[in-house]
Amino acid sequence: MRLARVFKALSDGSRLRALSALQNNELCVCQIVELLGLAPSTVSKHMSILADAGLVESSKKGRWVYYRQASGRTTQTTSLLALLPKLLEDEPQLENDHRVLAQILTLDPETLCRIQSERTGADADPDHRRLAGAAERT
Amino acid sequence: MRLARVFKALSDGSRLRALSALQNNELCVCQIVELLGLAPSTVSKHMSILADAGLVESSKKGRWVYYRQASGRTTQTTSLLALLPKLLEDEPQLENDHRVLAQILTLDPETLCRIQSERTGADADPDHRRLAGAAERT
DNA sequence: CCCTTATTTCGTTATATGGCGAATTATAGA
DNA sequence: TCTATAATTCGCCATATAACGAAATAAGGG
Repeated sequence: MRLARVFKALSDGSRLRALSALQNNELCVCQIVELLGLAPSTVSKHMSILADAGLVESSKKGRWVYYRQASGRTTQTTSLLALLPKLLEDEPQLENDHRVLAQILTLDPETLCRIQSERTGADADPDHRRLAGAAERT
Repeated sequence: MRLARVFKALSDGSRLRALSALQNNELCVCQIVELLGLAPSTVSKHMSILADAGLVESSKKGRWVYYRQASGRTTQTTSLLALLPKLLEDEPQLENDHRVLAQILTLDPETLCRIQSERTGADADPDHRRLAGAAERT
C-alpha cells in the first residue's frame, strides 16, 4: 500500500525534523547533518527514504546536493505536506531546531563543510561535534 | 517526538485497512480479524498501537471490545483523521475491503465468532479461513 | 589528468516490528 | 461457582530499520 510507505517515511523523528527544516529553505546534506547531529551516510539514507516517498526532491549544484520539499507529485503527498506545518506546530522540540538552523544558515555550505571535516579529524568528544542543541532520541 | 509515533501507527497496511473500515462503523475485534485475515492476537496488537497513538478508542460491550475512530483528542490526531478519507481514496486496494466488510456486517458478532472458532478447529487451509478477499502484503 | 571533497552505497550491528500460537484475563450464562 | 469464549498478553521467530564507518562515486580546481 503506497500510503503506508509515505507514513513510514514520516514515522521517524529525524526525518520529521529534516522536513520541518525544509519548510522555509532548501538545504544541502551537510547542513542537515549539522542540524541532526547524525553521520552523513545516515542522513543521506533518511533523505532518500523521504525522496522515495515523494516528500522531497533533490538537485545537485556543484559538489552539493540540495533537498527541498516536493512540489505536489501525488495528491496524497501534496495534502500531507500541506498539513505538515500545522502538525509540526505542536512539537515543542522543533523550536530549538529552528534556532540551530538559523545559526547554520549564517555560514555558507563551503565553510560549514570545512568545519565539519576539521572536527572529524581529531576531536572525539561527541558533544562538541555540532554547532548547538542536543541530539534527539526518537 | 509524539507526531512520529502517530505516523508510525499509520505506517502499516493492516492498520490503515482497519482505520478505513472504522470510518463508517464501529467494529469488534473478531470483525476486524475477519476483514484482515490475521490472528486475533495480531489484530489486538495493531489496535492497541492505534489506540496508543490516539487514533482509535475502544469500549467493552459484554464479551466484545468495540473499536471506533477517536473523537478528537489532540489537534494532531484530529486533523490527520480528518484528512484520512481523502488519503485513502487513492488506495484501490480498499475497495475489496469495503465489499468484504459489507459481508461481515450482515452477520452479528455472535454468529461471526462462532464461525471463526469452528474454522480454527479442524480446517487447515489458510485460503478458506476468511469470508472473502485475498490477504495483503504490506 | 590528478587531488580534494560532498554525497552515496555497502557491510555490519543492535534494536524494533509484525506475525503466530499458547497461556492468561475477563465476562456472560448455566 | 463453573464453563465457555472474546480479547489480551507473552514468548518466540523472521524480517525490517536506524545507526555507523569504510569504500565507492561524482564534481571542481589545480
